Amino acid sequence: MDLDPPQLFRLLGDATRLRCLALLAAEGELCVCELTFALGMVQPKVSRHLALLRAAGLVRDRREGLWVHYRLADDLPQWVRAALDAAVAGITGRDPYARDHARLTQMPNRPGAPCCA
Amino acid sequence: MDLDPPQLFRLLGDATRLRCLALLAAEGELCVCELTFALGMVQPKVSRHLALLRAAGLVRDRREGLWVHYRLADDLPQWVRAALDAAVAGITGRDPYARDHARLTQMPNRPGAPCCA
DNA sequence: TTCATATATATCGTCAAGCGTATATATCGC
DNA sequence: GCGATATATACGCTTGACGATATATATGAA
Repeated sequence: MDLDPPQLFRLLGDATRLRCLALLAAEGELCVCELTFALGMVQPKVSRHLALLRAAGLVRDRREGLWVHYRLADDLPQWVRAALDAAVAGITGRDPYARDHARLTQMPNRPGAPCCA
Repeated sequence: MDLDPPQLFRLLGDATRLRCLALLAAEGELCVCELTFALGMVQPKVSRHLALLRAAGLVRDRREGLWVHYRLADDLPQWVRAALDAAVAGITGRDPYARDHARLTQMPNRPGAPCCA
């Protein structure tokens, strides 16, 4: 999937997708339920946006049992990576993006986290 | 006009606007008729997109007689400038963006250009 | 004032994108 | 197999963005 510039920026032009990307950029890898909890959205909505990001090659997924973990693709073209970094830079500190990170840390029973902490 | 990230990327998510921005980034300042010629589009279409870019603070305009010259804003936030640069980087060399520059150089009677060259 | 040129806006039709909801699929434990 | 959980997709609806065309505004020359 080699994405052309307008397509990439259309993908970045949605707050839900930006919030997902910002969380993934900060946390490395997250499953759908973590993103759903952090964003405070219904699961199908999150899944649909993740599917768009995956179709464009911006993120990759990895299934582990019931959970599907998403992460930013690590083989992005330079200019795509630069655009992503700019987006994250523009986002950090603002609401609702800042609140997402806070909510994530308060999530109970995170799949990747140690179950006996 | 302080623009939030999704709004900026929605603006960058249109090929016409990207082509305008790329030309402005390369040429510094262009009037509407030059952009219209380079893009091979009808003038109202170009004007409308320029109006959107201006409303968002991405470009500034300067009237000089009949002509209105547009240029990239020089007081953009860092992350906006970074996103713009990434967009231009992703664009350069590709079609139709490459052809735009070529067409511009072939335009007769350019307002800013010397009339007796 | 009248005309010509450059630019801006208004109107209308169309189409794609996003949302909410329902449902389908996948995996695991029993 | 059956049920439970996690995730994905399908369907119908609505809204906003873009395009094409027509028209309005602005400036300068005669």
